[in-house]
Amino acid sequence: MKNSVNKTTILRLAKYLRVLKKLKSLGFNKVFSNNLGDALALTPAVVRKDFSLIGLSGNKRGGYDIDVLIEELSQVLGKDENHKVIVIGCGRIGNALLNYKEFLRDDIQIVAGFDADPAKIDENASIPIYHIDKMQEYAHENNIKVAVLSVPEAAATGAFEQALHAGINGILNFTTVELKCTNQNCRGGDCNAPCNIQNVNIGLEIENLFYLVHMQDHGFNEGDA
Amino acid sequence: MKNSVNKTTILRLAKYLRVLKKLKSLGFNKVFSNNLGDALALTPAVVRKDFSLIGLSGNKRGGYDIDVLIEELSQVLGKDENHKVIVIGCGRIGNALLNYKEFLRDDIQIVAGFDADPAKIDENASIPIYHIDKMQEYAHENNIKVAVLSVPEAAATGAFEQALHAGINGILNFTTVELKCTNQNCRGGDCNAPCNIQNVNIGLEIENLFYLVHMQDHGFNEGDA
DNA sequence: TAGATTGTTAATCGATTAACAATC
DNA sequence: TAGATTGTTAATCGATTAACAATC
Repeated sequence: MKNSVNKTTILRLAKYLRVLKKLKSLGFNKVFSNNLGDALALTPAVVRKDFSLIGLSGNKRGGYDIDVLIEELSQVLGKDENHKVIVIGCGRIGNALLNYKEFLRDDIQIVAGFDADPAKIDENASIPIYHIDKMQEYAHENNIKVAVLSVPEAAATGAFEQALHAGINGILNFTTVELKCTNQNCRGGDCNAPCNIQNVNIGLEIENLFYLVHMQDHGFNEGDA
Repeated sequence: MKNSVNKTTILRLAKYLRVLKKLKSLGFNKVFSNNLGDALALTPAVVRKDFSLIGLSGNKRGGYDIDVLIEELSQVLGKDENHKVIVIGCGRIGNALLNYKEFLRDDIQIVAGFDADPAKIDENASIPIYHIDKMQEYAHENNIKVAVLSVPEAAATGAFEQALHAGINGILNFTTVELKCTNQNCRGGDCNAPCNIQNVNIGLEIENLFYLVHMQDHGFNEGDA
């Protein structure tokens, strides 16, 4: 009775697409649900169910056509749309991301940085860095929907609100503040859709690693298949 | 019948500890399960169940004593142990992490970096950067258990294996390679415990944001409470 | 055809939530 | 005591897995 394409499924669809492109580049034409399952540590049934949810079908014996899958998944996921990203906060981490070369392969384009510090501003760089007050205008003009947030903790909520008012509805959050998109801050400005937030709290992640190691050493942990 | 302290629970325990410390610093002495639930978007029952799993008890009417909780949670989680981390791969991202100041608040100590590029090596810096061949010796001598992996994609699996042989059993993986700890690579060397891996695939995360935004715009997404 | 794989339904599993007796 | 909160058991929920008929 589960008929909804939920977040879990979408994230898996994205992974299928990655694997399929790799398979295609290796010269494959067809793929079976268990191939994809193996590649992503999923059962074949999950793969088939996901495909069936978005109306993708294969051949009862011949598996799935990779080209068709790639095309349909790309369309469902909006892969052909612009994938322009801005970086809010150009400190060490922000700068590393501005220059992160691996993005290119994924068709992700970092188009600009923003910072409150005048010393960081460089509007003529290959990836220009503007003052944060120009962000709203820039985002609207260039139809930017996704941003990386890498400002200091104290500036996090302020920059977050500014991003929402600039129409951003996807944020990769590297600050230590766990951001949540509430109706209050979201419906306030020009923003009329909830904002998807992915929190990457590096300190917390590392802390968790210590805890998991510790618990493992003391026999609490039952593995994390 | 669920009596196991599993990974999900451990990660929540870590969050309780963070909130409790904040509450303590604000002058509170006691806390109720619903307070912690509110702070972490959990139901009070989850909080009570988690505490009961690790043998923590409160007072039937007076809630939980914050000092006791902090002490017991710290002990269960091994908070008092050394939290020394090394950074493997000192490119832009590795360097940003070497200098990441927010770690200090969490008692996380970045003690050294490692790189294969002789130009990056600086053994006299305040946080020294050594050649990666010295990693195994360093990790053993200093009892290092956790590492950040921030090498280029091509070097990822090699560096991963080296880390395992150095006795690392917690890795925060910033490379684009999805690492898995299998028995083959794990039981091979000095490593006799499975390695906890937290993958942070920045490109994939951003891609996912675009997909979630897209699906939302097209009415697929049912929110992600 | 016989064998293999899809697509879907029913069973299982794990985790969350509701409910409530115990009790401070 | 009466009211409030814990600690735990049973019910619910959602997602995964198993199973299998359909069919290429």
